[in-house]
Amino acid sequence: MFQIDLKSRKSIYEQIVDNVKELIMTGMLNAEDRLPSVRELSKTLTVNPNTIQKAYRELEYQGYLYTVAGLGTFVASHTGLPVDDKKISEIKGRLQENIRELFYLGYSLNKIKSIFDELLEERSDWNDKGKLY
Amino acid sequence: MFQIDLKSRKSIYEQIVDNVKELIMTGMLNAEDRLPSVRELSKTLTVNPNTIQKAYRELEYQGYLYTVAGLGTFVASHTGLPVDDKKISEIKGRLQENIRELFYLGYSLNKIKSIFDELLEERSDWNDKGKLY
DNA sequence: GACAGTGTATTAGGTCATATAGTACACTGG
DNA sequence: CCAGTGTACTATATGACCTAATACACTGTC
Repeated sequence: MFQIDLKSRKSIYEQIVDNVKELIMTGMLNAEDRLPSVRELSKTLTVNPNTIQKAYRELEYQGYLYTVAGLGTFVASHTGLPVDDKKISEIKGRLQENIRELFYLGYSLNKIKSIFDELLEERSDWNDKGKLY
Repeated sequence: MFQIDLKSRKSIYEQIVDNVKELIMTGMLNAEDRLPSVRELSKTLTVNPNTIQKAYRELEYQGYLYTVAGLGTFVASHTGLPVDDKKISEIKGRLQENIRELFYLGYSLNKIKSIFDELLEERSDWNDKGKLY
């Protein structure tokens, strides 16, 4: 599934959260897919079950997962979700920050634009089915 | 100069690092500008001097500041710096992550592009003088 | 009902980063 | 000399994080 880097400055549960998020966003995990059980993933990653649970709880809180008692933890569906304005402006802020940094490093606006286009090109295999915006 | 949010999940010294970085990158602080002394900023922000020192040390390590014993801490010049490939790919990775997230939230590739263009427009007042790329 | 496998909750203990407090030293310019 | 700079060091407290161990409620299957 993924690996944990004990030397990372990120905490373990945070790494799990980010990794699962990425698996969901890249389509490696789809809605209704079942995740490894707390105990199972605990053994796989050699990490305490409580840490796995903490990550799953956080992912559930953020809306990426849902759990059914006695059954397991599953990927939540997000189609038709109302647009999360708070999250959008958060992302915009991060984008702005990255633009600033590139500009500071000596890149022109045009060059930055072409870098971004390049990144988008790599995602041209994704389709826009079901996109609302 | 800026404020510290004690309720933030970011540590204090990390907030200082990020804030100073932003001031430099947005041009509020220019090369050779002198920063508040450790003790002075310590009083202003009501934070321990050691914490300020830790932030300054980190900023110096990252190349944003330099210090002269007995004189103070100053904004470093970065013109003509060799391109930091590691930093560039780091930024690209963050951009990629943001794109993924926007796409996951239901935005089409075209919409994402227009959002990015919009952000770049807000920076059209910046000029490209001295840009190498 | 028994059972194995789920999620969940709780208590306890250890480690580490962070922040504070206080003190001390070397350097610089006036 | 002196005030103001950066820097170094020890000590202490707090909180996040992680681990360990145990227990309970739920689900589906036999």
